[in-house]
Amino acid sequence: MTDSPRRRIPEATLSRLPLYLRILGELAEEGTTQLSSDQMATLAGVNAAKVRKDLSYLGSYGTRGVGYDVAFLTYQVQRELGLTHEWPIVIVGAGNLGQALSGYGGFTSRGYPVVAMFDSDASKVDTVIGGVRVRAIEDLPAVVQSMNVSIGVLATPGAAAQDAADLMVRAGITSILNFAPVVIAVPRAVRVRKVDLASELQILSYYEDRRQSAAADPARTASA
Amino acid sequence: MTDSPRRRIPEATLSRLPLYLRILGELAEEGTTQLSSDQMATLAGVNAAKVRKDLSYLGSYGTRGVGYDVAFLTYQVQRELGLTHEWPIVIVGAGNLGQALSGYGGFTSRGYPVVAMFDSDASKVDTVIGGVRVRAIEDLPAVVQSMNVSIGVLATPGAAAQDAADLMVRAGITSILNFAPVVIAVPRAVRVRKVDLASELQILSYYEDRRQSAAADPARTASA
DNA sequence: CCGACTTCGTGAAAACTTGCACAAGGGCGT
DNA sequence: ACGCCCTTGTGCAAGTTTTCACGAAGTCGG
Repeated sequence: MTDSPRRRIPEATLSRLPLYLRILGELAEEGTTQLSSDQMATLAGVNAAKVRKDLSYLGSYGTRGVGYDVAFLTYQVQRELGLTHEWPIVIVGAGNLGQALSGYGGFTSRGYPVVAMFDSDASKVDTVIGGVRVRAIEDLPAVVQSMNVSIGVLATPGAAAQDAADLMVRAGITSILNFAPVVIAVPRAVRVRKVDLASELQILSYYEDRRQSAAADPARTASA
Repeated sequence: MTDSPRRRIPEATLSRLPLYLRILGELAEEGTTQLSSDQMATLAGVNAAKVRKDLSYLGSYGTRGVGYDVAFLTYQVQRELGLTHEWPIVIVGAGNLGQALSGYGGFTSRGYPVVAMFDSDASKVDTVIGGVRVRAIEDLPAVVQSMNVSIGVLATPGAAAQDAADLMVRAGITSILNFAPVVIAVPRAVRVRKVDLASELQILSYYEDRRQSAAADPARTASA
């Protein structure tokens, strides 16, 4: 037992760990060294019992009567997320979105340095965006292999996304963060997460629409 | 009963409707007029029963033995999501991310025209990004009211996000799409959705890490 | 017009997630 | 050294989501 126990972490909990991690980082910066599940719950906008249950999947790292040590808990969450080392990433697609992601800085600062960008448009090749030089898409396999990259960000237009994804997979990428507005097909072993900017708006407008029809016709909500 | 019945749609289903909608759009473009729950399931990467159950919340719009009519189903999903009219949006924060979102085009093309951008940095004011002029943050309330905007996109740095959110709420915004890497506090009646680019990577690296330790130490997976 | 075939819609079971409530455990003041 | 107070960790119940399985309903060929 020289290593972590590694029980499987439920998906729902996993999706909240990055949030906890960021809150811990903010607390550390302002010099806080201790926090209770209650405080964390307030900061994260969730229920305190949920915080405790989430954290309990990592192990018993709290102290009863006191709370959690910020630095220690930070380490544990990072370890669980595989953040004990950096994960180099590549961005495929140097259009609007790719440029913004590269210039954004949030990836590099959180342990995901952008080591290369690729585009099929020759006029973009060799331009520098966010400190990263854009390369020809043909160079992808060589870079992935030499830098040992396993995570790729897909930021091409929808029409180019499947080809780009195929290329990434063939190059050896095993996790893809997909910003293109299409569902891409990949081998079972490759993991994909999709970020769809417009769909978030659609969910918001659903609620807006209900709110507005409720306001226009209060009878419905009253009777239902 | 001149109107839709409007049962409440489960959150989980709601989050998939935009995906179905986009698939329907792609099918329509390539001339497909009919599809089965099974085909939709394949295209969306989910289970067919889930597709049917999701769609059943909208009403009984399929035909047994045949499937769903693409155009009709598209209309029904759009209606449910409140997409029968356009929703003008404003973007607060004209940095990297705000610029990319504005230039992205995916918002406008899906019925969410970007009617204005705002930034507190005077040097950015009056520049034009993605066809939209950046305005002083002080103009926000006037624009929100005159254009009847209820949805705002928050794309400021983390440190500025809470102030910006407060301003949006005071101006009359009732739904916020938050790209800033902080949790913002808003009145109960305001709805917030959060998109966190880095946390998606963290979830991917969790799985990458497990994959790599499993490869390094096959005994663990075999015994567990 | 009928029977074979396809696909929907949905009840019921299973799996997962959330929230409550409280016993267990640890720190701190006296 | 003791007891009070606080907060964790967790069993359990409630709620939600997913999946299965099958009856209902429609099409199509002969």
